[in-house]
Amino acid sequence: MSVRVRIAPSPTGMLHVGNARSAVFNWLFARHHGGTFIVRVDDTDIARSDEQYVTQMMEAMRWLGLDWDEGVGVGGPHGTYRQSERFDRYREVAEQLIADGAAYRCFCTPEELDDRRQAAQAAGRPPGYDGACRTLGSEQVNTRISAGESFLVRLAIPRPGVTEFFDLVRDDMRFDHDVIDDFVILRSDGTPTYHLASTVDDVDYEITHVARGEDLLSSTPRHILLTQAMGAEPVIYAHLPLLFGPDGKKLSKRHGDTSMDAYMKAGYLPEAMFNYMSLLGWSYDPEVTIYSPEQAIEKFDLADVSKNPAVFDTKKLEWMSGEYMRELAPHDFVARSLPFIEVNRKLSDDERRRFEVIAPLIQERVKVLPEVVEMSEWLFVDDVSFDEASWDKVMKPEAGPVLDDAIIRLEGLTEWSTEAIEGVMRQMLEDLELNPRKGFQPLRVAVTGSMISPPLFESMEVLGQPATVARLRRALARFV
RNA sequence: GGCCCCGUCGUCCAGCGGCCUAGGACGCCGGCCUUUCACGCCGGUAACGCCAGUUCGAAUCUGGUCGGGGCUACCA
Repeated sequence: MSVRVRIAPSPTGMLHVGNARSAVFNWLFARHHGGTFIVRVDDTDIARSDEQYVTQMMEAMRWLGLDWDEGVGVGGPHGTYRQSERFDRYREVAEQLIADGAAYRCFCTPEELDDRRQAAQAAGRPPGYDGACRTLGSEQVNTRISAGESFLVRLAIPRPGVTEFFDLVRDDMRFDHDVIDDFVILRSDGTPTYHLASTVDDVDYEITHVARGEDLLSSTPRHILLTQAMGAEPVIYAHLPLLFGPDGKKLSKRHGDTSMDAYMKAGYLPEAMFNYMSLLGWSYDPEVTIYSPEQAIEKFDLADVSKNPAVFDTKKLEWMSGEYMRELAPHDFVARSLPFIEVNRKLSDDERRRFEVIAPLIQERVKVLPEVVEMSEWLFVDDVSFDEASWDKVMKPEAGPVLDDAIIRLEGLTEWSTEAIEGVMRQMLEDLELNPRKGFQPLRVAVTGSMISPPLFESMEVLGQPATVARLRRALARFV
């Protein structure tokens, strides 16, 4: 039997990092087994779902390097892969289950339910549905339907009973039916709940393995019972450890960015993001941290996934992004940087050429793409803006003569190359009896505006002689 | 409250009865390199939650305890 797995995000927001991690694991599992990876949209909640999120989620997954064989955006033998277009099918299943006696109509109103739930809790009994409508005879049911009473459909959990299953990451699981109430599968408005829609899809799409967050672990017996009621064979489950924030609580908005979108915009390299995420709950090799998707595919197994929750810590992601950054081919680095540099203004051909020259020196200094902008800004402006902290630190009294002297020497240079500039500047150091720090830092700030910049002489060369001298003059003028 | 899951350095992982005076990576600290910042290199810091039990021997098995988390909707 060929492996068929899916990721089923609900388009009520951007792709959450937790879902992205599930997607990575499912993808890895599918690719390892030469199986099929499916992307389905769980949009039963029509009110909160939005088409733009579907587009953004697909974008985020492609950005991560994931591709899928069936599903939204690519099609396949199972229709649109959107639950919103399968409501008839879910209703059909619900009706069949009623006919089979596996499910029943419930006429209890929300108010009644609420009252009884509170009463039960007050009395120390489980708050779940009490099964009041489970024993209704067919005549009663029919009369109430004809009377126009609204109803919903609940699954009749076999009682007494126990559901046992094997979880690929948690091993043997066992739930007594006492703790599972007759949950709703079809709402009074005829729409399916998550449990129904998701389970029916898994059955219809012939899913073989479901790897999802541990938050669904306690719902699993419901899904198994539903599957069995449909006369189908349950999938094999793997419940992945949850992702936490730095405070050890479930990852949520207040921990900062929880959507993939934010990390794309923050300029992390997708290769790093993929690599990092694959490390959350799994490891490629005790001694190896950086590896390619192909290598991961080769070794990945859901059975090796760790049971404990993982803290999503961007420190390591940042480091990793820097690692991948330095591995980029120079032209690739330029290509990836440009969108960030050109957000406000397109570069001229000349500016672009200069950027390409200095790019390799910037490449080895940044971890995320927006840093490229900071570090190259001085190249694209007429007048650099000075970073005040940098200015104050290096523009000490002895900086005046340095600027003054540098202007004269650089102006007199007939060959404008890094080597020539460095030669004449080092000579200046000797003549002025200054160390590099004292002698060069003022020049750096004068030329790039900041103490943090690419190497000085290369920067001067790319900038050109007139501009370099002009900047030194401007700094000197500001200095006095 | 009930049910369920989890518990190794600050963080992510390795460890599946002796190879562990617990290994790697990030972070952090110190040093080297150096025109800044990075990179790179060298060194260091730091953990088996606790208590019993099983065993010749436990981070590894069992029980308890404490701690953290999840679920408990006509939300997904």
